[in-house]
Amino acid sequence: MRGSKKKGTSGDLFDRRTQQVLQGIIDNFISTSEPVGSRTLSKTLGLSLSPATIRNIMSDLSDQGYLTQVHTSGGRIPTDKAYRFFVNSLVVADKLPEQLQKNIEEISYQGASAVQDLLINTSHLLAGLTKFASLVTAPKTSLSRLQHIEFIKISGDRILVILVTKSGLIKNRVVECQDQLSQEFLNSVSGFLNEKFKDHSLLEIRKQILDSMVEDKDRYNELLAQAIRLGKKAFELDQPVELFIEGQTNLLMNQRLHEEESKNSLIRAFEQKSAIMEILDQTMENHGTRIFIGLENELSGLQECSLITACYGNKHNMLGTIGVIGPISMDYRRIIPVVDYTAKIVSQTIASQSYD
Amino acid sequence: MRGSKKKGTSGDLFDRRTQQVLQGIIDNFISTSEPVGSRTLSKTLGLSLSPATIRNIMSDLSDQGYLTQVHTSGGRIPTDKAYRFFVNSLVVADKLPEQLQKNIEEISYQGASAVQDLLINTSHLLAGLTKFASLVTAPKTSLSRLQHIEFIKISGDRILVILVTKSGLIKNRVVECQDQLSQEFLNSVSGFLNEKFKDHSLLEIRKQILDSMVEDKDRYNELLAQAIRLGKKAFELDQPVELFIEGQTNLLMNQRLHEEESKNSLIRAFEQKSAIMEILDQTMENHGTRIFIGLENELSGLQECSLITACYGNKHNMLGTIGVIGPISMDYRRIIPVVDYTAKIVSQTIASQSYD
DNA sequence: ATTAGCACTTAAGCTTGATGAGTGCTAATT
DNA sequence: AATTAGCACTCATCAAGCTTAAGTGCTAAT
Repeated sequence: MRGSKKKGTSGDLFDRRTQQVLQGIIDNFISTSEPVGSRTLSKTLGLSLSPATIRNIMSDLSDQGYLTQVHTSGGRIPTDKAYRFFVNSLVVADKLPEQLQKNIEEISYQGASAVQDLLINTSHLLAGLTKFASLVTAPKTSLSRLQHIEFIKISGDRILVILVTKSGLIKNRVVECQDQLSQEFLNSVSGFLNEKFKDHSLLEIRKQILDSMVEDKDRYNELLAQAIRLGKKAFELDQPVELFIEGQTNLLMNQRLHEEESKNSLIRAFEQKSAIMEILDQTMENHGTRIFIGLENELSGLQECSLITACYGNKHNMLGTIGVIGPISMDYRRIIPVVDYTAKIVSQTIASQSYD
Repeated sequence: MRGSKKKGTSGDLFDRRTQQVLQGIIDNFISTSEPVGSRTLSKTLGLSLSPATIRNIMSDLSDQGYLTQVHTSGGRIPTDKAYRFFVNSLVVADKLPEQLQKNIEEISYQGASAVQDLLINTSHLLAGLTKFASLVTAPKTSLSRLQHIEFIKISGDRILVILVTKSGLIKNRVVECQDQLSQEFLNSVSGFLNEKFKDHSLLEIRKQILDSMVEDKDRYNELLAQAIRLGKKAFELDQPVELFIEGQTNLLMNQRLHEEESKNSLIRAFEQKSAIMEILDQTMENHGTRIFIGLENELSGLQECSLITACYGNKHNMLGTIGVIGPISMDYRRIIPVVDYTAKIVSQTIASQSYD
């Protein structure tokens, strides 16, 4: 066991001691964000090894790409690869302190009558607890299923469309309409659409409506014709990217991000909301928490940061993603369970509010 | 005329030349944000005065509190008082370049079907054009008048309340309700409330409803009783502060704000949304553009900044405020007309969409 | 009233040298 | 064979001292 040391080849198996040293360096750097040297380590680490021995180990770790030196002397710092190893070895994340659990659970009470409010609360919470930037996506509208649609005439030619999805999203849109339609007629239309499409996904509904427009068998039925015309407008997918970002300033003010240039590219990254959405959408493929460290991030502005995400939803299908963006040298042991548990609470809250 | 110079006393009348020097210093500092000295000024200013003369003038200006020195040597910078003087003397703001006008006008087209969207567009626009932080308040709900109210039953005990105001605001809220009410009954209730309260201000409506609850003459009329019960929930004023802030990061990254401490207090200021709301509310008393320079700001975190605001609304009454927060040494001549014109376009757009 | 001249001030930039934390290597020790 | 002590070397950081450049205030000359 003790003799199973392996080095030289790029294999990732070190002996126990090497691992402890790496661990120590990471822990040290996470809490001080100063390069850590052999002397310090020999003291803080409980291993009673001399600095010289530790130096040898560190040298090996450097060769294998787990450590780098900022300058020739002056300690070493962990590379992305080291964090990745560290995170992978966190088989089970730390338990969340009770106080934190309570804080998180509060999001479901703060008068979050609609899902949107809940998500806004969530993004505030995450930013506040982590002191980093938080990301929260709204459930994908097009995949949600219809709970209710309603048309309200609010002036001669303007109709307010209200769309409620099973997942509890409420969407408003005002559409203009030349034909003078009475409220009674609108009621029939919404009655018809509710009847026909309840429980269908919005994407599906949209498709069916477009199909009906091509056929013309219905053209003599005025109700049907209007229903299709209004429905087309109502279900148009103009998805205004629903992504809540909070606490960007936290991140910018964070001590660990000091280079002006990386701050600027971070800001630029935040402006590309649709790119961020895309990344978050991808995380919905596998459930569970996902962690992107430094260069693992596709979006170049985030490569000086780490991204931790978790999905919310129910067993059947994931609805959206929440996440946190922080410095690479963040305290993963603390942050991961926060994101995790928050996603869990969001899921529960939505489940209790949705109409499935 | 030339002899009407006045100094020593705290009067704010300088001769023309003094004023030109002050102007020059401000212009210079706005564009370079470096302290400006007598030598530079004697060159850039078109007045063919020797540095020595200018020094004398500057000395006077310092005595009167328009200039300060960061350190004994090394040029002078304008004080808040100087900017105030400068801004006051801008009788007519610069004309806005056509391109900018066009940019601003676009906010009304970007699919802003509801007022909220328009306001979000506006805050993005202001932050983008100025590269500072923008503030936009939504029309005060309680003063808006009712255009339409509607109740939609979305599950056994949940009712979606939709409130449309004359100014075009659309509000959703989900309320819980023990009694099993049918959709038909809800329709009667909303019909009743629409009938009775259309065009009344929400504040007024709320008051009347509370009054009715005290009297009990209506207790035998079920429709009335439920209408009052539901109405109470619907018109409850839980005003979730509706303030859109955009571009905080612009401001934090701005070269002119470098002191870590002032950045932190700025962030703290942004977190006090209700305090900001209060300030913006006050600006609605007089119409027109208002400018708060440095220490003129009541909120301490903003005292290293200037705030420029303008109201939007119609002749009858102002609805809300838009504004920009930037460094004290911003280019007022450029920013003021932007804020001004944006407010005008917002007013127009709302007028064209509202139901008055 | 304006300007030139001069002594004085100070931030910023530069060099210098000392300090200390760290490294790699080799030889001694266990 | 693994560990450790010892040693020469590297380099960031800091303080001290020095120079420079831009600026000031004051006085005397224009």
